[in-house]
Amino acid sequence: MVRAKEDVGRVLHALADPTRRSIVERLARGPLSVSALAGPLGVTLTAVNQHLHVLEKCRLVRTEKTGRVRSCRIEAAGFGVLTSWVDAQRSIWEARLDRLGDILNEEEK
Amino acid sequence: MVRAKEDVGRVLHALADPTRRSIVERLARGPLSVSALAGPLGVTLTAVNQHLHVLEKCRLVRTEKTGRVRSCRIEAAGFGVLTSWVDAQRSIWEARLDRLGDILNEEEK
DNA sequence: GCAATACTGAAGTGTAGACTTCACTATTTA
DNA sequence: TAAATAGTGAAGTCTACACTTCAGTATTGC
Repeated sequence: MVRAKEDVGRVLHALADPTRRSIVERLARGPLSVSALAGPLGVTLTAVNQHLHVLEKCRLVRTEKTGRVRSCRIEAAGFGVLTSWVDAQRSIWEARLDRLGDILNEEEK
Repeated sequence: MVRAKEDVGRVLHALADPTRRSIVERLARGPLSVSALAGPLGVTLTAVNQHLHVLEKCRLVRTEKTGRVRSCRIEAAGFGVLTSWVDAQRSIWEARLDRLGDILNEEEK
């Protein structure tokens, strides 16, 4: 995946906003329409729409319009980008700690 | 963990910034001083300091001052908060998909 | 001790982006 | 077909925050 670098940034930026995170958390429970999402959030439909655009762009959410209702559901791809990045960082620093351990063991001999 | 909710927000906000993400990525490779971090970033020492405060507060980075040098290293805790949240969301929506599968199987009978 | 180094803190600037209003289109229902 | 519903788009406001400058302090080396 060539775009990984920008993708992580997008996903993190998307999830950094509490309103968007709340949208994601509610969609994890099941699909919802735009108005259903807006209700408990205490923001306008327009605001929700803007958030949905952001969430769609980084593939945390997928939406589909049927008639006049847009149905929103969670998407796995965005989360995958995020966990890949975290795992990558972890393995880099764990590898380093391993090498450090090896060196210390060497010296014990 | 009582503070989990605010914690995730903090961690995501911290990592959403490209400069801070770059700091984290470099520290995964090994500990660095504040000036060593600042060099390649093309920002002032002050800016790096401010970023370090943010990263320390959400436990993505730990720092320790020895003499006049502050040494910065990565910390696991912040990442743990992040992956816990992601895993929680995933299990919520996967549980739902399972139930959905059950219902569909029921109907097939 | 004096200069250089390494960082720290306060205060100001500029911009991204979260939100609003308002005017609008498309679909459904009575 | 008229009214209600569901969402869309453009444009403006307001605030958070990433960054700067500048004026320090503490440590180290000569």
